[in-house]
Amino acid sequence: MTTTTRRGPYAKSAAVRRRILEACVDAFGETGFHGATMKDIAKRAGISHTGLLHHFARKEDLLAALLDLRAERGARILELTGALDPSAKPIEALQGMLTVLVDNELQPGLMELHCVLSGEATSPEHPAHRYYTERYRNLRLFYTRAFTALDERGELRSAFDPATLATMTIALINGLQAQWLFDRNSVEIVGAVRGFLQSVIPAMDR
Amino acid sequence: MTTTTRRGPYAKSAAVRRRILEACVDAFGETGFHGATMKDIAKRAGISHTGLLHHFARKEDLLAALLDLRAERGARILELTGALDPSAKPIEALQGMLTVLVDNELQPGLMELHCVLSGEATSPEHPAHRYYTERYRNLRLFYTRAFTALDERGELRSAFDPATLATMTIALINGLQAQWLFDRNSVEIVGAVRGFLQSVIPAMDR
DNA sequence: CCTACCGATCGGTAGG
DNA sequence: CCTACCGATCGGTAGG
Repeated sequence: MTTTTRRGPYAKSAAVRRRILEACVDAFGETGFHGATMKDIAKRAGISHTGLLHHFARKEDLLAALLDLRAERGARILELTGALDPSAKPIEALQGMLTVLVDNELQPGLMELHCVLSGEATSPEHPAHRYYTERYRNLRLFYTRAFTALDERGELRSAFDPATLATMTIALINGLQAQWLFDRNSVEIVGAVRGFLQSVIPAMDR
Repeated sequence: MTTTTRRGPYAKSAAVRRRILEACVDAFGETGFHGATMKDIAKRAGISHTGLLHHFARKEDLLAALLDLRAERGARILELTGALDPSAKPIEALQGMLTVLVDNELQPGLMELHCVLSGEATSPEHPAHRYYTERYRNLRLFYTRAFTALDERGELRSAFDPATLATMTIALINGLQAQWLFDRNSVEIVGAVRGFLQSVIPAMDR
């Protein structure tokens, strides 16, 4: 087979789908799911409206594919930073999350996307409602495991229980990112989160 | 004048405008500014589409009036709780904000509205962008003044400066409210915020 | 406040 | 029978 010259239809299709989903990050990030239009997304992706519909028959399919991609990438990054097991390596897990926060600031489009979509998805009828409900639940589970492990090792100094600390950490991160999107000079996301974690975990001095 | 029987056009108009803005809280809260439709808002308010256009010619006018009303009510509540001057009475100011949080939980529709709109308003082109930019800035100013006053009295125990503490407090509140909207059983807003404030202000033991 | 509409644009589909 | 689209247009609805 002449694999060097021939690309095949699948390779092309995958590249187009990638361009489409990149366009979705911008479109959904700017006006949300409701405000975005299929025709605008097609234009941003550089294909025709019907070309877009060939790949994604409905607007909801577009959102589902985008959220799948984001969840997949998020899991992969955590794996690379070795922060997958918060119970066994809680400090590494929390520092891995800080690394993700640093990375997020380099991709403001993705932060805006999650900020806008999670706001819209508050309504139970929103196509991303289940996604964000589970995302929050999984994040609380992740942080609760890390704080519980630290507590059992006697490395937690806080009046709050691990579960409440988990909820607070997530809230702090999301709230800081939201403020940062409105005023990038007045908010220092990573420093504040790291400082908060250090204030309850003496061993986390780096 | 027969003030008892006659109401006059202004009284009726004001009542209709109130019903319209109440409908807007639900409509904008459920699908955001972009997702909401003028015809749906009219239906919720119990008037015709064109009747709505008589009171508010454009969708943006509706949003502006709603945000004005919210800002006005928020200022009035703070005034009533005697928390208007964070520099002179910092503890009272912070406890006043806690009172507002308690009140917010009784009006989930308003919390959803702000969550959805502030997410959408991340984009500079959004009609509420300026409103939320200034809202965040004013809130940071309010909390910074309270924490600065406490610091000068030697009542602040934190590695963070007052401005950073202000940003973090606001972030915590917004983030907790967002999570609460997705899972009301797993998140305890007021307790977490009060605990956070108590952890940096020993004098705030109530 | 209503009926009667407008230019345009919506998400989605036709045949090729 | 497949893919990766295209130009044109469907019935309905948006804000005004």
